[in-house]
Amino acid sequence: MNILDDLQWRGLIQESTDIDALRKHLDGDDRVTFYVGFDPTGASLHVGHLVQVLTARRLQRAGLRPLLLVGGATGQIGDPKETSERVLNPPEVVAGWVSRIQEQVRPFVDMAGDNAATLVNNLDWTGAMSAVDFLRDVGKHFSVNRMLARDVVKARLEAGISFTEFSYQLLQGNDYYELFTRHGCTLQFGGSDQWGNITAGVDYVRRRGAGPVHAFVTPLVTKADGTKFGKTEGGGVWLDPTLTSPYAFYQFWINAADRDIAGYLRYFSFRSHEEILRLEKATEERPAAREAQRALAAELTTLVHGEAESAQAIAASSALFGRGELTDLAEPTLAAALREAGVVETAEPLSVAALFKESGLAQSLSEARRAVKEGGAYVNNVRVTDAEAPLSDDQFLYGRLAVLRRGKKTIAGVIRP
RNA sequence: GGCGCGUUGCCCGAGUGGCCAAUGGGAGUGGACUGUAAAUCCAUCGGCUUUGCCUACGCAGGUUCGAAUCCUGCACGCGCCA
Repeated sequence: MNILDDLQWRGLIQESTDIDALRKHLDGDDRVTFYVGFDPTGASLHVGHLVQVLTARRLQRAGLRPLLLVGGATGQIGDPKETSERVLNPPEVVAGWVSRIQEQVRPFVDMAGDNAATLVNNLDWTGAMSAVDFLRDVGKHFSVNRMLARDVVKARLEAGISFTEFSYQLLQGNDYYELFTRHGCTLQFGGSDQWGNITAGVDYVRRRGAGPVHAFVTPLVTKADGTKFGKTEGGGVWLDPTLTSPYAFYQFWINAADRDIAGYLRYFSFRSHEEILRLEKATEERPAAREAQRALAAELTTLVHGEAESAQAIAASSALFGRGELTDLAEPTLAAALREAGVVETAEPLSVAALFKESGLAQSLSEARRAVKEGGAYVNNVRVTDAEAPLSDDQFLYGRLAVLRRGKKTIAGVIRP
């Protein structure tokens, strides 16, 4: 089975340019170079980007040569979104995000060998381009009529769109041409929201007399219940461990719905087709065992955060969600689990509400009080009734540890020195 | 440039002088049921030193005992005319 068959089996190809032509191209003798781009719109990528990162990894493992582009130029412009104009980020901020994201994607690919990956930045060829060059060399090949027909642009004609964002597509299109001429890149992929930009690039490369080049897009990861993928209690799920702890990352996958897990396995797992089919069957037959969720959570936490962090996240999860009594856990085990989940360390006799706020379990004191009022706040698995009372000495296990819980599955700890 | 209309809480969207921290839906949060799942039902959903106070209905001023609601100016968007 070749890589294209694998990607199709996994449902990773939603749309593509002529698939037979691409297949022939991949079957040819020459090593194919591909690129995928990430715009630095924040300090870290999130789980939604993981599909792209991992697809790049798959392609490299299949022998293709990856160019990972982090958009130092496009990130300063902003891809138009349907709702409203973006606020421009200062260039030095974007530059900082570029290097962070470059470091973030690097471990997912092999930087050595015959098909070593290369990190590229479109600021390198876009930054120095003059306005005249841009308008003559690039702009001449784009039809405003066609750009206006795009759904995003149509949506924005009502709300308003700046020339800056309108022009975004030209930069991305030009990236493909530059990577073709500089690196011989003949394949681009991205998320399905990039289809318009990507095909514009393919067309542009042809108009410049280069190519032919190919492209495909991966589907948007969805959830069966219609809510947005990659959101969890109070925020996104980031790849950066300082923004989303390995424990929280692991918990995110553990909590995947049964109806979604089969699709996630295909998108995200590097297990064999047989193993994936076996896990799908396990979910069907014994959903309560969550075998597929556990397998995927462990695999991805290891891949993203490493073996050691993954092992700790798993240990913490089984300690905190085990059926036994908290006091059955040895002090070091409990302390480590709480540290994974997030702790507030204090000697102050803070109220339960304050502890919930400090630990991040609640955003404000009001929210913490509300949680108590609604019966959703627990200390050591015992429901709290008084939000203002500080913890008593006997609530500290081993004299120094207390387990805070909000709802069924959000846990934090209190440690006093 | 002129005239008209619009700008409401995370999103959509009611509200035309006091009964408005503001109807309804979605998202979020909690409870019940479960399997750290889904569906369903119920509750909740600005903040705080929480029987009260503060901040909020594009921005800035004004009228009024009292304004999201009226007036003026400004910004932005939409439409028509030039």
